[in-house]
Amino acid sequence: MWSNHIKYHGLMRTHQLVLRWIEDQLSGGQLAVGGRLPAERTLAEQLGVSRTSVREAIRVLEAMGVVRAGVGSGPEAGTVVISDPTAALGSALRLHVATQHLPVEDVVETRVLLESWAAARARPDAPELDLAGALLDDMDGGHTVDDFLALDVRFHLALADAAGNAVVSAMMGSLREAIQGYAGQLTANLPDWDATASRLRAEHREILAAIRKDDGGRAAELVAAHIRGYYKEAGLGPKDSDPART
Amino acid sequence: MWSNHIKYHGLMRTHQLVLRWIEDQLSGGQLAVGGRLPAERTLAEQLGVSRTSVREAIRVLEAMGVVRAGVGSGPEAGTVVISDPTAALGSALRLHVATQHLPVEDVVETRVLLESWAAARARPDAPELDLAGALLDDMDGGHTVDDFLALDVRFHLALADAAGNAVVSAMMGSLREAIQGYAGQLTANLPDWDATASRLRAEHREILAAIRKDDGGRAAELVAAHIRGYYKEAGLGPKDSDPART
DNA sequence: GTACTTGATGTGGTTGGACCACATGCCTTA
DNA sequence: TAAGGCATGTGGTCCAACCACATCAAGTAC
Repeated sequence: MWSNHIKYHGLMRTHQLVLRWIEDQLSGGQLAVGGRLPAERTLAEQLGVSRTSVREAIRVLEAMGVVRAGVGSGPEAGTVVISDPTAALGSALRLHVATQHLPVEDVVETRVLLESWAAARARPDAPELDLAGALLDDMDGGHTVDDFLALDVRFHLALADAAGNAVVSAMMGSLREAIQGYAGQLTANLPDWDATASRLRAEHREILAAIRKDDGGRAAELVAAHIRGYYKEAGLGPKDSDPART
Repeated sequence: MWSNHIKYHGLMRTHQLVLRWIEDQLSGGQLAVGGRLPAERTLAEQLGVSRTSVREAIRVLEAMGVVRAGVGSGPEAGTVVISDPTAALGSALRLHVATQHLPVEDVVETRVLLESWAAARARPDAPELDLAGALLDDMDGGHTVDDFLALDVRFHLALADAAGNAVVSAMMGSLREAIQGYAGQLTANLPDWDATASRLRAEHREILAAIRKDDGGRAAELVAAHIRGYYKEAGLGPKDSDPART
């Protein structure tokens, strides 16, 4: 039996060594979603590193949405492998938006791109559309602004999921998450929230109807107008508008 | 003067408190790209937490491409704010591909979507196209497979940058990074690398020429065919092909 | 005066050990 | 049999020390 102890890792920082070990376990299939990592102390001893380094690696994986750490005992405890790419991408985008190196306009425009594609590609019989329809019905009821926006997020995510591309879905969700704080502030700029909400509901139904009729081209156009219209009404201007090119 | 010490953060883990503090500094403008964080020991004392927690927060930010930690003394040392969203998105995507929760096919298809859009939107006089052209000339010389692929990556990134959307550029780069190990293996499947490389070069020149002639529609088509063709030749099949819908 | 050596200083990198809060499950006890 | 409490194992946090590294300033040799 060979030892897991690895010394002489000159170029790599210790926590990166742990990171690589875990990633290899994932790629090799020894570790899969739902599985549990060895306890921090155990893993530290196995790899011949300190628990601190193991913890730093786990922190990174947690931020990446790859594991979830839970204290205590039992099935809910320990560090278990999950898969939440949206969380990772969302946090990263939000931070870089904070540093002002990712313009909010570009985030919105990318969202238009991805959602338009998803709407065009979604199949009329996709089961996710049933969820979208149910969410739409729910949005008719009297809701607070926050509740309405929460349902709105879920509706758009359901549409994205209907396209059947996990990467696009994840990116969509992360874009939405990255600017959700920003979007929340925008609602304060709206002159008449009730009127806006009513319009949004109508547009939602149009979009869903277009997809159901397998008119992907129209659905894509409606989605693009829907998203751009909202941010424009709330006061977000494109940075170097060139509508003819979009 | 109020104290930075924050006790009683019951619901939040300590490193998340540090994370929030730094993110607030970024959003508020007290910290910007190029700026340096306080030393770990200093920051720990200021926030009233242990150095361990500060380090865990910095690890996360490092993984997110927001800071770079350097030992020693002088301008290169310390923890300095950078902005490399591509690194963060790339690592996250790679890990989730490793867990098999993001199909490689979806990554490729998303790449087609983003690059087609970028090619269609790029302006004929964008300065990034000059770089792309220079890279193309360089690719004519005799290169090893790895060198050729490295230049290929830079060419595609230059095209993406020409569209002027930082989010799309970052996502593009991250998608490429997430599957670059995979793509490297694919080259081994190619029957005749020299022939393939020659074809790729010709396609590159066609794409660039289309953009230069402001024929965005044709550029987008060429890019899509270029990417799909490469992966198809290397043996990657679409998971549920429905070409009429793409 | 110039060039080299050497030490002080400050940075992140790593370690071991200690203690806490928490959740579970077994085991004792009434 | 049912209720309580302790043993166990998990991650969460902190501390004190040491190392490797890079710079800069003081001192020294020429």
